[in-house]
Amino acid sequence: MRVTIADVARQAGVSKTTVSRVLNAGAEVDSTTAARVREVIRVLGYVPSSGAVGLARGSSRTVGMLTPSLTWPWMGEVLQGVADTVEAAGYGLLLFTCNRGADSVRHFAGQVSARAFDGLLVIEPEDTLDTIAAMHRRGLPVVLIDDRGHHPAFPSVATTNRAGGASAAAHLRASGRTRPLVVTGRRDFGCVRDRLEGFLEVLPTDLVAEGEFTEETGRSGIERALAEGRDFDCVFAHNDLIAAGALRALREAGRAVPDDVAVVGFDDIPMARHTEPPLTTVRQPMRRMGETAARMLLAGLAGEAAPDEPVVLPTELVVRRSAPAL
Amino acid sequence: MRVTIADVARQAGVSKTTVSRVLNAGAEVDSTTAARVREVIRVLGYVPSSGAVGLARGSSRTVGMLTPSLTWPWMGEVLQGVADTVEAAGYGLLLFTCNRGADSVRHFAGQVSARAFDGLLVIEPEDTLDTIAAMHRRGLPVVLIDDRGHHPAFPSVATTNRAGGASAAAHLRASGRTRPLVVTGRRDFGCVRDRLEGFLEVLPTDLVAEGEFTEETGRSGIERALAEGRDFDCVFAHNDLIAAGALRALREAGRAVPDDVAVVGFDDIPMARHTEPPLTTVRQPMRRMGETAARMLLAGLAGEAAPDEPVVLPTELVVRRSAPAL
DNA sequence: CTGAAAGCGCTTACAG
DNA sequence: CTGAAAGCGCTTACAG
Repeated sequence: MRVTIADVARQAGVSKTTVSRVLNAGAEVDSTTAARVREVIRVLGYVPSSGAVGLARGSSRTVGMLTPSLTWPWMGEVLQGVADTVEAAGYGLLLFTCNRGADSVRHFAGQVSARAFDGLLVIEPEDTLDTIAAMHRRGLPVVLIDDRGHHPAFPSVATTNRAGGASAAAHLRASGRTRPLVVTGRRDFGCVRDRLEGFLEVLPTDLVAEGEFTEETGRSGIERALAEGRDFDCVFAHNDLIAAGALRALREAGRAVPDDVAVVGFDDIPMARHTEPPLTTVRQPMRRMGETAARMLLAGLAGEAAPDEPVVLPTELVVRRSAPAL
Repeated sequence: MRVTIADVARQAGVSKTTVSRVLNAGAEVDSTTAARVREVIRVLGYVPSSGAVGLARGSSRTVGMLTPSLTWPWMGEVLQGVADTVEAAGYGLLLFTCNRGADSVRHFAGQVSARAFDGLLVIEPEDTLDTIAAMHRRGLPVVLIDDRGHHPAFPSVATTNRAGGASAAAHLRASGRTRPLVVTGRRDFGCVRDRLEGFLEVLPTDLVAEGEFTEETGRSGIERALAEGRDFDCVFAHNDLIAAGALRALREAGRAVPDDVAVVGFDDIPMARHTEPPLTTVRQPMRRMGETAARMLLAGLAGEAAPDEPVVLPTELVVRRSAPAL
């Protein structure tokens, strides 16, 4: 049988009210009484039912997290940052995916209406933005982890895409490269525009191929440039998957990396250190972005005002053999 | 203001009992009444509070999931399988990590005692096994996703490690290799023993190097074998990280893969297709393992008896260039 | 087929 | 400093 606050009260010879008070500190309780209650709690192994506490208090001490997919290469890092932070604050973490499409969104919306969590963390909500916005308007605290669009209506955390692009360019230029080919993700993503602008400002070029954030884009971007006889001595790939595809296409075309062509990626996913050669890349601080977003949300739940501006965390250039220094 | 069952009842001119009945089907309600109630529910946008339902029913319609880490290469696939299955059943998924050590475990134990979820999915609970076992004994439904140890006390799902090892050996033998070097993970893991036995049965060797499931182990395993002048024409690495380290060490030693040495890994993590050359590997059906474990847990919560034997899902050999056919 | 009432396990004014 | 009572929003015998 579950032990309840009533058991503790009876055993300690006090009212449930008093037990509740020693449980929730703050209120004044005679120290002897408190000690006795605490002892009974310990002996009985009593832990308040989270459901009952939630109902009585009108909050669940749980935050929700919505992601498009759990299998993206950098998702684990973000999740870990979120999980550690949320957990350290004594909150639970309820995980949702859009993986099953409309069905998933419906399930998610149901849980929101059911008040299953107090606040929500969202990653790159490309196709759920309207849903999220509606929930936010109705009072659900939300923090976005999002590079793709800029959404001034939400508190959000992002990374220095522009400076990251610039750092890639500066590194390539410093190592003597002058004729870059840039292979980007979809141009309607904010991060793509930012990375591109930052890069071009330092190392201008008109060799820019737009695609998706996939290996296939990297491969075909290189193949097409070679077929068209374009002259380039380095590649700035807008993420590491594109870079991996580029490395492969270059190898198959007989171009040596980095001797003929240097390659720089973006993200620093786990794979980046295992390509051949290992990839120089602009590292996004994924775990810290998760931690930061979680902290912002928790602060909001505690009543603090959210920052109006997105919180922007710095990227960091990680130099490996695909684009060595010098 | 939140809309409650009382609002619906008032608006529809019935009792809360009746509303509850149309909500929870099963019970008999006059179809006209039911239709009216449903309409009011729709108009008001009423959704039952999960906290209140949970309290009244004594269950939370939520399952917990405990993982040592969220950043392991195959974790995303497992999580996705679990999330999809749990969500399709209308359950919530509460995520816990051991990443913060004793603190994490304490937080987790608290949530268990608080009855925050109805059942628990656990991945590779190397250092929390005692904690989990105690919870299980006290009545918490648990399903393990676990290859490392064999825990007859728990329902669990695993993969065919022995047959997977054998398939690697058969493939190497069929392509003409006769002198394997095996680089394993820790020998106290059940999966390591199984993979090794399956392999040795088909392709015996005494060149077996034990290590950890890391790239470093792969690298040093190869280096040591070469330094000792061992003669081998293929490598069976017990996971893909070891294989990646082996590929690198072989390349640095001037041994061509696959011409001089063929390499087979285990797992088929996303990285496996990006190594140079791409890795032939024994694929673990991670997503299906997640789905299966979740389904078993949900079936248990619905009152079905758990299978006594571990549910074992088949591995599949994925042939790429590091160990081509023929 | 329907409803009044008790109960799930807490918290929180209110009163003392 | 402490307790009786109402309330959080549901479900579920019980009675009709």
